[in-house]
Amino acid sequence: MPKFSPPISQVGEFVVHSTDGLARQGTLSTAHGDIQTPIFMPVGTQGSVKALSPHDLEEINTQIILGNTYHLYLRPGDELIKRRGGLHQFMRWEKPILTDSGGFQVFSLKDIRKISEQGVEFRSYLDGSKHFFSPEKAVEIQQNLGSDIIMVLDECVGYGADKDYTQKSLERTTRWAARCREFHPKGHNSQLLFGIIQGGFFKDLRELSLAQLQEIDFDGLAIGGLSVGESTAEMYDILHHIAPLMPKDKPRYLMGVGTPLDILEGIEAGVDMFDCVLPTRNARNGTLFTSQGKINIKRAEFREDDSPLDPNCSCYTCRNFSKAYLRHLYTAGEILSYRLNTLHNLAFFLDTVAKARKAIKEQNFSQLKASYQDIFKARA
RNA sequence: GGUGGGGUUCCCGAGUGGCCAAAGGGAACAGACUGUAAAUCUGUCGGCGUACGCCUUCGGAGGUUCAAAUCCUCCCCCCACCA
Repeated sequence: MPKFSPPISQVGEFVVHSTDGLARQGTLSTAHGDIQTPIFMPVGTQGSVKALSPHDLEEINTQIILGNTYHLYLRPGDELIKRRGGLHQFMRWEKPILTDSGGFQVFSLKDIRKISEQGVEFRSYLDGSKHFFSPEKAVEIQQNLGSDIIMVLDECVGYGADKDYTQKSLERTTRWAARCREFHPKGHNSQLLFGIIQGGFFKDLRELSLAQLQEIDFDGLAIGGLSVGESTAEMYDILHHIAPLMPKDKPRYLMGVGTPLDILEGIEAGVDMFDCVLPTRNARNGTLFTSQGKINIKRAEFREDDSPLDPNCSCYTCRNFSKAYLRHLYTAGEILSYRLNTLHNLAFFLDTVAKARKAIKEQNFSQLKASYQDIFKARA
């Protein structure tokens, strides 16, 4: 008789281990390993989390990173990456990868794209050439990239869109989502497929979007179209309305959010996954997140400050370098500045969600959130 | 010693009678950044005043003019080439 071994979790399985209010702590299984949620996912648009190596990412306990369909398709090309053995092999990152579909580029590159029922036509910002993304094409690219989690092609609608347009857009996004699922059947290639809720800042439209997507069997659902220019209050309003209505037995992903406070707000509303360029971009621009609040490392006050960036952080940057040195590196434009700053900011974000997971297990999440509010609210 | 070219606001540098507190860049000082066209972008940057404005400033001193960073005289300093 073979020795008893615990059941191997199935790819796509999502198990909630504990809850604290609406907040959940769980595990999502993917082809490249399990993810402990709630989790923050560093953004590595072009097959690289800017300024960091996979080794750096491992060191700060990164569980999963993002890649971008649109950017990797344009350069170096998804077929080329497929021939190199897929994105994991190409960039030498062995843990899970989630790829965004290009839906965000529908928003961010709105001046050089055209939307139709069939899909989105983009003009390349690199050379002006035209490229058509159908929902199927967006998925096919992600299949070639070999990501663990594929996002459906959606239209991320900007802030200020009227209700009529928002509804038409959301319903088209739903039709695109159905086409994605059809093109990528459940379990195919061990790649999960997530749908994306749209509906702008209209609660009934958010509910409509959710209801339509629930007709389709996705492996997880995302909230898209937030933090596109609205106030924090408006964002939280939609977040708290829709997140609790989402299926409890599937991972919930809040796309593109956010600040440490936003993330905790999302966790409180029952969200499991987050991504944002904020920690990486701000690191490169000198804004660092610490247990003492936001610090602009280029400020003159740090010129001769020998203290560590964050005395409560155990990352490589904080273990070794003074604020005075980090300020010098930034001011001098040294490459190392980008790496040390990015390493720290991501460590801080990953530490935040690790604390959240612990707090949920220990039933004291609201205390954790309150402590972060004390740190970051005063400076806002 | 001769000839030519220069000295401009923290630095480089434009400006050759009024539209000049003086382009542009840098530095400095602040701010922004939320599914990355971002190692990017924005603001301030002689002093005082909320503002119309007033005061000080373009190597130094003096002069011409209603008006000078800009024209004239003398002086000081720098650079290039020739002796």
